[in-house]
Amino acid sequence: MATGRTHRPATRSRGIPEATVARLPLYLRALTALSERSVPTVSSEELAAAAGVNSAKLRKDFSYLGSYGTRGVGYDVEYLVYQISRELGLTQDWPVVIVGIGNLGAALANYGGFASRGFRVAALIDADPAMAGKPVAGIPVQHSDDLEKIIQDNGVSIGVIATPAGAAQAVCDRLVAAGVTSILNFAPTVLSVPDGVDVRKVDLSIELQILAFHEQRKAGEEAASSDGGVPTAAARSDSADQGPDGDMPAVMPA
Amino acid sequence: MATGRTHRPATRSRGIPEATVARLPLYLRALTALSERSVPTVSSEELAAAAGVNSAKLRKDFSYLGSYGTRGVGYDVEYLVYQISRELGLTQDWPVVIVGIGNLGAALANYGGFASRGFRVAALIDADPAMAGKPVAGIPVQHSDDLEKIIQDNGVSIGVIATPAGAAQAVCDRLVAAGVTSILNFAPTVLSVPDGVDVRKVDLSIELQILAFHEQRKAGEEAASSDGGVPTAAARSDSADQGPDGDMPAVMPA
DNA sequence: CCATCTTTGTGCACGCGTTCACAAAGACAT
DNA sequence: ATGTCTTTGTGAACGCGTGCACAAAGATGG
Repeated sequence: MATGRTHRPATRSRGIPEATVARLPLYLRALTALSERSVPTVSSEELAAAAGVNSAKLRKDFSYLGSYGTRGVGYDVEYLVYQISRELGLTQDWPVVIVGIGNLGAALANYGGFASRGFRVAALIDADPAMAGKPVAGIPVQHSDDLEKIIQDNGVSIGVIATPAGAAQAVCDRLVAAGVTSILNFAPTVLSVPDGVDVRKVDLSIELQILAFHEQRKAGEEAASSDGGVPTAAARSDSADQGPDGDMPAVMPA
Repeated sequence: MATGRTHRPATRSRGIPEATVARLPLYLRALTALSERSVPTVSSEELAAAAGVNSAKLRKDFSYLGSYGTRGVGYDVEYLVYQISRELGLTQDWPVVIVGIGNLGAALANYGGFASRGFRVAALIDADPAMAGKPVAGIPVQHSDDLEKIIQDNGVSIGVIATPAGAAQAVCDRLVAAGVTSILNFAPTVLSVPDGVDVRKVDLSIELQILAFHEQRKAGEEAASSDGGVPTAAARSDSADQGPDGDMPAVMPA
């Protein structure tokens, strides 16, 4: 996974498991597509296929929301769109601030997916005075000196951090102090926040590394038997000599 | 979570649980920071704090890699950096292509975290002829007509999709056909791929929706008792009348 | 060489999430 | 009204991931 919630130990919120909550947006997207094609109803099997999940899982997920299906028929698309939207809190407007308007921040500001679901970019904030006033995605960038005022004036409770890693914790602290209680963090750092504040992180580098792991595994299985694969820990735990597979490590322990 | 692997059902790879693999990059980052500060050894407790995880979990994670610690002392930082890097496959060079050089693709191309860990941007590809030849992050953009040739000439096995949702599946199919076996997908679509191909997705909109859910919950608990919160499923399962909480749905079922 | 102290590595129990498989429920035709 | 057929909703079993708590291991000092 790219993200993991910090704090609030996986306690299922009002009976809806965290894993289910994470899938609801997926269902919602598939349902929205069906809605645009004016499809009136959909079975769990069809919807599951569209969302890329197991149909039993989908039915169980929906069962946490209530009995919104009709046996023998399926689910009413429009009704389900509304129910999931409401459950996710998308029937209300969520003002969001983006802090750190570099390449990534600008890309986020321009991202269409924001506005489409109740999220509204209330402000763009950057620490560089040269950026101040410059419009990005039609919104003038404001200086970070005014961060607290911006948060309070707009009633912002969700903040997006797209700053360099070094600045992330300080920005996070200021956001939280100003009243933000949900943070989406793109900076490659572990943020520490007080209880009651949710943090989700998106980290490119981590995703790539996970892919690399599996990629290496595939390559290793393919070219099997030549080296016998990676040596077991027991076989090399005591001798800190040459690299175990012919490739010298950059640094070895003393 | 922002991502989930498709296919290859959570079968633990060579004994290393998927959950552990996902945390290794986190440990690696913390260790790299320690290494830069020339810290020779670190205890599981310290490292766990830096990575934002439980120390018991960290020790168990490392136990899957082997016995690399010294009781009473801790872990040798440099040695562990090497071991994790090797396990993740970061000791080799991974050429990566980015397809779709819009705002996001350009941001990704400029992202420093790519190059720092063995990942090399081998090519930028876009379908817009007007982009062709234009340098982004110092790399000239190539037209998607040459996608297959680029993949093969550079031995690319990891592809990043940053196209609009509509183009993602087609691009994915071409990447896979050309030999790519790992895909990082930023487009808001469910990609279908053949067995043996790993897909991880990063989806902004989903992350925000998950935050909104929890945010709504917090707000609801705070202003408790006024409405009694969201009605239970049982209480409203049979009557499809007015919106349950005074807010009319956009559309209701027949 | 022995005692003490620190820290690892892991056995165990628990809870969450997933999946199977089926009974219950309703639509629809006759 | 009754039977058939489709599809939901869920009880139950299973497996993975997490965290506790402790024994084993080794460093360090006397």
